[in-house]
Amino acid sequence: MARQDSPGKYRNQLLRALAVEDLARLEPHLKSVALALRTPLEQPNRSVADLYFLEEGIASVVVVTTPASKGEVGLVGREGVSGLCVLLGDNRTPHSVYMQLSGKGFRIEADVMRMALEQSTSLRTLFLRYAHSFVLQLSHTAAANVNAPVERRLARWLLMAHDRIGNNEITLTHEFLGLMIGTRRAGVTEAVRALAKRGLIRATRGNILLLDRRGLETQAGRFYGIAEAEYRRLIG
Amino acid sequence: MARQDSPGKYRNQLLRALAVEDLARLEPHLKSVALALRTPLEQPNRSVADLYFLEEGIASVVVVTTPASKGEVGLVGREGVSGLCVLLGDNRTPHSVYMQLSGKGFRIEADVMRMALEQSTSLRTLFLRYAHSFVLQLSHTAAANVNAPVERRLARWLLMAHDRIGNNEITLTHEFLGLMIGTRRAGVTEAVRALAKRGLIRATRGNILLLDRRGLETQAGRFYGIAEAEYRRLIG
DNA sequence: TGCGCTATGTTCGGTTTCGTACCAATATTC
DNA sequence: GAATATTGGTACGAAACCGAACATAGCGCA
Repeated sequence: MARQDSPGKYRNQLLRALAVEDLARLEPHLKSVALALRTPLEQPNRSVADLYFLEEGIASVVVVTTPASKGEVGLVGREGVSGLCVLLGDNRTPHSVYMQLSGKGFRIEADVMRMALEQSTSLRTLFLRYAHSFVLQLSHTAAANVNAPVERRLARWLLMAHDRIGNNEITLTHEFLGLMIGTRRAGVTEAVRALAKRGLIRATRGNILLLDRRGLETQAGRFYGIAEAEYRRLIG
Repeated sequence: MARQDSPGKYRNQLLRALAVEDLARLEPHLKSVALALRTPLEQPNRSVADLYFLEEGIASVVVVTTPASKGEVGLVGREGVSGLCVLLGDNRTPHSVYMQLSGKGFRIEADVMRMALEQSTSLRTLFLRYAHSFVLQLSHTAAANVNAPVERRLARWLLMAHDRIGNNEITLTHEFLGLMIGTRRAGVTEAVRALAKRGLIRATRGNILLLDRRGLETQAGRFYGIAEAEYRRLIG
């Protein structure tokens, strides 16, 4: 799963996949930033000023229906970039996007990105492919949300998180996992313990350690894998 | 809701929104086609040969996990076009897309569309905006699927269908509605009857008549409306 | 060390939804 | 118009999940 074949200086898969001249276009504008837990990358209905190429950590794309109720619908990690709306030529979105696992990455101004997308066909191609892979992520989340029971959704989420951080350790409370997979905190606790009992993960306070990826994939079933294979075909 | 302000010859909102010179680019290649129930517009993992601008009817975007299990994740009607993957520079998708309500529309070759997207910035802008609105549709479906009970999801689906066909009458069996909103047939029957009892719809065999849009919007809550408002901002 | 905070484990009754089955009503076919 | 197929209505126990509450455990800090 690890893609260490082309060393490069970036861990972000999009930056690594860029053609040399496209990278040269963006590189002068990339600003290294630390991204603490809960840092907002996009706020609902506000103009998106910057995009973030994550190197570590995970950002959640969250649908805010009422100020009280929210639900995660997408993940962004080192496989991608925030600011999907900018890639699609818009400057805002009703979603909220914020760091769910702290990490770091590179910030780039939305305007710079817009200009690059206009000027380079190859760069545009890559980022639109990423947009496509994100669409697949969303659609499989939609399918899983209505067809997969909590335990299966949890397995899927853990696998997706693992792909995006490349680390077996996921530091999150059950409370937040509940937001991610759309269930209440106690439901997460039960599902976590069920997976742990089968030896797929080990759970300690605020922390989940992945022990058996294959087992988790079996658990997640076909809700995990299709979108991921497409990502590899398109970008990886 | 009706956008009859600019008469034009098309009912498809994207064709209507196109700049004159962009429409001129596509128009010679549009072939009028009747689209019968169940006509496939895209098949899983097969190259997409044509895109369809719908004038009437609705197509479902369906995630196929196993040959047995499938679930709808998106709708396309006269507000949009099929072949999202082509708009995003790819030529295939793991999804299945087919007509759920028969209708008609215009077919255009994917290659023609690709060329037009490359050549015209304004045309590309419009279609990427549509892609963005589709992303919002998907994300709100994902949120609704895990947070909204059956009755609410049904109300949402009916509203979305209504927007896309501009006709109060929706011709679908409960069996298929079940596929749409991710529940079993009997569950649909119960939800349909509940909405009918409150005077929001009238149901006859194979047919649902919308009586009270406002009431349905209340029923659907915030799961309906956000994506739709964005569509209007972007395109409508 | 011990206090207090946060996170986890567990339970309970109640609701939703499921799977399934069976019957009734409405088309369709002959 | 009778026979057949399709669709809709309803019921049932079982399972999943909910909201809420409360007890326990890990952790930071005074």
